[in-house]
Amino acid sequence: MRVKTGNKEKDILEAAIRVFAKNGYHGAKMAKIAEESNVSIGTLYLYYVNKEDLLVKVFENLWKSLYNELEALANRVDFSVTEKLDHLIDVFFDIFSSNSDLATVFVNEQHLVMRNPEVQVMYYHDFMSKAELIIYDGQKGGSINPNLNVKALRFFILGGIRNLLEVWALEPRLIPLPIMRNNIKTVIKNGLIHKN
Amino acid sequence: MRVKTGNKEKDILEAAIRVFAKNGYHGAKMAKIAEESNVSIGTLYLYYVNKEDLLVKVFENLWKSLYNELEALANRVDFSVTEKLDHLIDVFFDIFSSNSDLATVFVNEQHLVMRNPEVQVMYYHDFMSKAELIIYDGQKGGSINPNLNVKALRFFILGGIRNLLEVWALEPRLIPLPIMRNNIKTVIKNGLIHKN
DNA sequence: AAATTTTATGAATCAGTATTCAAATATATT
DNA sequence: AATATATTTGAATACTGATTCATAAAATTT
Repeated sequence: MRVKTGNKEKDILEAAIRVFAKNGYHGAKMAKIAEESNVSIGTLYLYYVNKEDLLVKVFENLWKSLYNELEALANRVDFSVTEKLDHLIDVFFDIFSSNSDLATVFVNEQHLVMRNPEVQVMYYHDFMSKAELIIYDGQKGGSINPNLNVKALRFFILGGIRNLLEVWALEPRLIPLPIMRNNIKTVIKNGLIHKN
Repeated sequence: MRVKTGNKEKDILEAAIRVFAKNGYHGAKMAKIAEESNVSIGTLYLYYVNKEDLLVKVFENLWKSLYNELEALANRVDFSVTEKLDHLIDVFFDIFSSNSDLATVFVNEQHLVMRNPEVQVMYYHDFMSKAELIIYDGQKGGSINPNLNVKALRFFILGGIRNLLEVWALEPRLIPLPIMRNNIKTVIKNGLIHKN
């Protein structure tokens, strides 16, 4: 019996994220992913069934992490709804700030995964439901405007975050991450219009 | 001398939008675009240099329209900054509400165009500068919180709109367009947090 | 140290599709 | 109605790159 050395599965996935980020999913070549992960092309197919599987696994890992963080957050009884939303923004920024390539892939390729009805990204819908629940609680508790549509809000906020992350991944210097984070929080908390 | 009949250039571009929306840029086949526009494959190449050119032209037209609308809006002296932002949201929704395929392409494929340094989409940057100028004026005039970063705001808001349009293009029934429009306006005007 | 089993390799295969271009067709001109 | 010119066609081409699989290498067992 021979035993696997290193962690090729992980190496390959991390290389895939880098290559997907740099070239886009369709521009990414399996040969390049193999090279980046110091593995032969054939080995890619020992750990992942094909190129699409690599992309799906990237998103599964991501949404699983995001969901776990959100779940821990949602259960905190010592946080108000406002604080939960505040920390939810941190969850996103924390995950992506340590991996800008992941942010790029997230922003640009998510629709490829979502468009395909054959693949169900686990944890994605769980994440969304739980995020909506927080907003809904806020409306019941009176801290969030009850006239706003929960789903619309959720998409709007996540879309805004997504776009900012894209900008940051493309040009990290243009708007520093902490600035983005604070701006989003301010907009969500106080709204765009300044009232004295 | 023979004269061109119909408007193949337009027919082709409209077919391309439909096919790009349905299959994504990379999933879209030139043969399908030819079929949809009632033209032979060869004819596509008489009007557009290649597949990428089709995509670029879609975005050039789009940003040109958006820019023209915004310019007219920005020049209105009878509108306050707040009203201008309000109408800016209408500009987006008006253009896309009559063409959901265009919304889908806009949301999903913009990064392909932006990633390529060889193509400069005309009017895109003009649009963005002008949009930032409105926000900036609002800050100078005191109606917008001066602590907010103009670029960050611009990306956040457009990202939110983009995401909502994506949802609408995928599932038009989930959140009706007027609801989306009003929600965005409320969030921008009053902020997420409800104050009595 | 030979045999066995698992893991890894990468050249060759194969399928898909954007693009080309020689030929055909339609309109206009003489 | 013959000629000239512009427009259109779509089968054939050319290329790219994902995937396969016969072979090799490494670890483990006997």
